[in-house]
Amino acid sequence: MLLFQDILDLIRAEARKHLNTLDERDVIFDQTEHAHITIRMIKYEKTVERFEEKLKMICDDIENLPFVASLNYDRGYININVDGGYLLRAIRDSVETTGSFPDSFQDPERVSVEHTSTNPTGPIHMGRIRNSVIGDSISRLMKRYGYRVVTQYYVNDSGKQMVSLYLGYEKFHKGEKITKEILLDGYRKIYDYFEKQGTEGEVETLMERYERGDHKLISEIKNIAQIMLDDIVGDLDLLDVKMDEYTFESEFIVTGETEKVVESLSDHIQDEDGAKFIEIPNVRNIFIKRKNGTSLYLTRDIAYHMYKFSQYDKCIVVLGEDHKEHGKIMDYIMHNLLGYNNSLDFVFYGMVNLESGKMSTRKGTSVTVKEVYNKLNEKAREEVIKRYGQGDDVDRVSRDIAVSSLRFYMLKINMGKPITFRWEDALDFNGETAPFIMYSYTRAGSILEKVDEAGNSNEAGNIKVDGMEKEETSLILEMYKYPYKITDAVKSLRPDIITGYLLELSKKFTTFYETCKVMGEESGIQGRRVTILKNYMSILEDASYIVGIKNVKKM
RNA sequence: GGGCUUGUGGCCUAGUCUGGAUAAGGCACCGUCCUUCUAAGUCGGUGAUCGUGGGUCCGAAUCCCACCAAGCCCGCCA
Repeated sequence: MLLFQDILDLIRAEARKHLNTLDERDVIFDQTEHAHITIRMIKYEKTVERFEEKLKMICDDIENLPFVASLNYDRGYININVDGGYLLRAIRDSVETTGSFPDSFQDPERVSVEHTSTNPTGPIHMGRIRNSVIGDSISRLMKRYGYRVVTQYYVNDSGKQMVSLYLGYEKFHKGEKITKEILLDGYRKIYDYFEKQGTEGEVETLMERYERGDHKLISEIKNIAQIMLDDIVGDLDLLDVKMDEYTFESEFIVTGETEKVVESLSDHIQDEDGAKFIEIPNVRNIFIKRKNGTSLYLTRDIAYHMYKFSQYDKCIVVLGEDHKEHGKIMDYIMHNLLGYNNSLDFVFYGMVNLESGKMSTRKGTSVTVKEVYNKLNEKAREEVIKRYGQGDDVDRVSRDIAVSSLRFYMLKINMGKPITFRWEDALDFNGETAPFIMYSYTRAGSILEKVDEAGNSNEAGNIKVDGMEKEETSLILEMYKYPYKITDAVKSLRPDIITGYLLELSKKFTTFYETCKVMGEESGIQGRRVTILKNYMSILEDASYIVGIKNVKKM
């Protein structure tokens, strides 16, 4: 439920009074420079009877709407320009009375956002962090929309990879103090060892022990997973990614939930040499139990989803595109075989590759989050010092720039597309980057500070709406679009819509900044522009927070 | 081989779902603007047969078909 006045809808309503067949999609914010809002009439020109007559009535009615400044009809388009003063007041009133624009959307559904869930077999690298950034931004987006959101990390502490990690330690570092470096070394060695042996038999034996409920083994492996996880959580923390809940996969084995999955699916289960599988149409036979009785990743993940469905109305899972089929299978099992009707959405993202190929912890070809974060921090620090010298908040500001840049880099490209990680791009602070957005905020704040110093801060109440520059109106309209963008982003689970919006918004601001002076202008104009600045900052902060961009006073 | 996804100036991207007015930005390159609110900025310029070929339509980057190229998936791995 949107608590703001939807001007597109108001225009649609007027137009439909005379043309009830009008498609709502023909009333849009204009992408070209013809007008602010446009109604595409081309398709009705020839098909609608007495078109000219109706067109005139539509135009007359729309022109009378309070927020419409001017209107003309040109080659099949009704071009509408809005009254910036009217919209500015609407935005201001919302922000002043409720603190934000729009104040709230309010959807009481309980939502779970599962993301990251990376195997604790090494430090988090730039490929995996895309998952975290997307997931965290989606959770913030959903919260902003009014959902009750919980973020979840599903910790895989019981699969083959974890058992291998454990075995690597046992075989090559037994007795040594367990650190992530030691574990990582053992992990790499164990895979070489498997290759030489030509068998992973030792892992299989351990896994059987594990599934039979060998408590000592389970807790030792969980301990190892926890050590690796602590490191990952530390990196997530650097990027302001906070998880509400960690669920360990082993819990489902220990509590017998995994076994219950098999029971729940018993009507659909088929047997092959003692192994159990189910048929998924258009996919293939999917095994949920091995011949030796042990469970599979999917089995445990079903148990996890049954748990999530018992707690949440809506579950969102962020996964790499290589898991697309897994998502399809999970969806089919939960809804078609187990009969749940909770909503389940998978968000898939393209891989982050290096120019030289894939990132792999095991092969040592990954770029870790820490490396990138540290370099960004360092560069940001240089830039800040270059401008302001060594000050008290250099640390904080450089950190904010680093976090913002890294998160923005991960979100600026459409999530479905792969990213080729390049240092030069990641470390760029010019053009379409987080610093550009942040910079617009500091410039706005800087003007307000000057206004304050001059003792004119009360001017905001005094707004002269006549003679507004087109750059002002254009910025105000962009600000006004914020609720539409949030709604779009929520409906399509696309936080990148917000980063795109932030870029558009700050570009509009920059143009305004270059064209319209605030200091030294006559009272009514200064008041109007101060109002624009205040609300611009408010909306920019609001949207920035969703995607994890920080706003600073000086940079 | 089957399935899914992607292909837009030298490079990176937006737009594709829901077809419409001269395809929108950034990087790089060339040139411009700091005695006016932060030059991480501005303004101007060079540069695109929107992978190829058909089709539907008054109209296609967008929809349909075929082909080409790249990526991912097709385990009793996770």
